[in-house]
Amino acid sequence: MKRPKRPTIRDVAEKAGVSIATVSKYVNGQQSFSPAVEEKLREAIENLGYSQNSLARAMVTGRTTAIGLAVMDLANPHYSNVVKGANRVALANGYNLFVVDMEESIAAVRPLLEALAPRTDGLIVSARIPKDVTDWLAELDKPVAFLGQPERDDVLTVGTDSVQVAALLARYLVRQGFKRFGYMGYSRAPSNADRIQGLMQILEPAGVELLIFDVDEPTNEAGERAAARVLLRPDRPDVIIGWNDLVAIGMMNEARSLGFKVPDDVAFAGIDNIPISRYVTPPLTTVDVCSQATGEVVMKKIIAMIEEKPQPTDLTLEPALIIRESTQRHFS
Amino acid sequence: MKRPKRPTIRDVAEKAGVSIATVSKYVNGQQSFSPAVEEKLREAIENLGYSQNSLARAMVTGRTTAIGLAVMDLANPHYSNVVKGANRVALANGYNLFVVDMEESIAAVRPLLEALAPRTDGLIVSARIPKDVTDWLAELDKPVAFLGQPERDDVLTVGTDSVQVAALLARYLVRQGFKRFGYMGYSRAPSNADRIQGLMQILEPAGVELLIFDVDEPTNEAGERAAARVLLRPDRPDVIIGWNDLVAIGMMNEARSLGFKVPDDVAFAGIDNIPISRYVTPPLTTVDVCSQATGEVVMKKIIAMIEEKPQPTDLTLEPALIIRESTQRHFS
DNA sequence: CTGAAAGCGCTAACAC
DNA sequence: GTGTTAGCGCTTTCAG
Repeated sequence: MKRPKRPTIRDVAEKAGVSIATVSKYVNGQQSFSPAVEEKLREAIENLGYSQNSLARAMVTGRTTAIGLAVMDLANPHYSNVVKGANRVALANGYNLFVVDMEESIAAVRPLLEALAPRTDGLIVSARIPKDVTDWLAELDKPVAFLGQPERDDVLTVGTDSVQVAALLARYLVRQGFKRFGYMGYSRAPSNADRIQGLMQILEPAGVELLIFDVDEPTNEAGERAAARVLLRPDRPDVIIGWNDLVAIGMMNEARSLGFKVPDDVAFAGIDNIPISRYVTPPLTTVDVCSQATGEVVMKKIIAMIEEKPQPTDLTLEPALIIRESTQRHFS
Repeated sequence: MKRPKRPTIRDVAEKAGVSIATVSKYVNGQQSFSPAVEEKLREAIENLGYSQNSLARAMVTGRTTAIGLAVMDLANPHYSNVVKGANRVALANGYNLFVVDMEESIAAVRPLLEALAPRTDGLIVSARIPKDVTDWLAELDKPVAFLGQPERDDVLTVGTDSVQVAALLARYLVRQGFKRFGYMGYSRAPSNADRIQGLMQILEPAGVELLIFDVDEPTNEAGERAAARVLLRPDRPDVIIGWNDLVAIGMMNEARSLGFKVPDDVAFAGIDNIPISRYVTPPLTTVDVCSQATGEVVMKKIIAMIEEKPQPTDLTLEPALIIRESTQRHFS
């Protein structure tokens, strides 16, 4: 495979018999031209198949019209939906969105972001990253927004309130009559503590006890592997909340394999409301954390920062309880 | 938020009392230095918080150490898994992977790729794009690889063979004793025709008829919406194959809502083997198309092209039948 | 309306 | 080992 050099602005200028400055202005549509020049430029560009080198352009203007989004794990539908929302808004505003996957690996995050940052006008980052990286981001001469627990510190963070999300779910489940709660958390995520706090807020006053467990990764498989630890205890909970829908689905599946009836022997609930949760059996009760809207909102905000416009207001994200059969127990 | 200019190589040079060339060589670790200089450089860089501007670097070297991957729809787990595989190999070889989502929208693809191309050393593109874009890609001075039906034309394309995939599934289903086949395809994808060909290859000789339907997007919801059209026919198929697992799961769900027993009244099979297919009820029979391996292989190949090394050989992708309960019918 | 010239931040010869 | 210099492809004053 040959590698013919791409034509540059200079090639176009020469072919059209004008100066490179004129070509530049023409390509950027910055002013009008004499019909003769315009025609020659059009033709030369067409012929050469010229297109701007956005790298060179970015270097001199300092603007890339691209935004970077680093997520923990693209295979997690919650994040794919955040990406979807963000992408749509970016495109609608003339920006490109470049996504990088951090592979749930905190260690490798820094080089990834260092590579991404100069290629973008702004960065959106999953909040769960180490302090030295956030410090580095703060020193960056670019707008940065985080995904996660909102309003923390003085940085822009977009997401639903974890305490509220957990409390919402707990309140409903207590009202349903569940008495022994299990929570399969993910302690590597900072908001795990907030979730527990939200649960306790409701469970403690209600006099309901909470058993806390942990998965080592927030996936179906991890939920499946961890389920037996909870289910085979003598004091088995009558409802188990998963760190997210994936974990809950994994646990629910394993419970059924072990011969438990869901929700009658044990009920399950998740968090996130990923699309597939409607399709599992029984359909999973969960809390909608507005994944796609999160992406939209964070993108709108970061674009406002980049363009130095006033921050859009009234973009709140209200988690919503999604009640499905996995917790519709018939207490006798 | 202030935007302090980032320190440049010149700032470092001045602060350390050396030339910019020395700084450049130092940051790129290209040679050794006198201890004095080394120490001063280290300190200056530390102090200023200097880091390379990869844009500027890329401009002069022509290398970005980044690879772009454009997929049709990141919310489709098949693609997220391709991304996963590709990302892992990229990282292992010192490349960054930037992903862009084309939103299943053929129209907007060109500008997306034009923005992505100059920022990368090579491009991986979902094959389902219009001719003028493939032509443009061919003229690009960068390696390009496609995702999809392998070995077509003279371009590098990685994927499982659609004809083979469909035939594999059909052969098994015929052997199971199914007599009336339905196929819910996605005609906007070029490989839909190959799939049909693969099915016919088996069904025709077996004297089994095939009813063909179509979804307008390859999603759960579309499968759900389309299911009734197939299920409520007088000549209802006894097994329905979905364009992919998402469509099959959607259809299966709707079938159960309509009161059909799966697989006894009607069986379902998908294609892709996305992770969630194990977790639906009944678990979905499908064909594993090696999503993650596809990402790995295509990345290995494109890296070989970029580095002008010999193409790795023996990287074939063998689709595998995954038999689960959704087709385990007990014929009486 | 068009062009000349000065860089953006960096690397790559080539000298010393 | 270290420094000088000439650009990479482009935009942007500033003249004309």
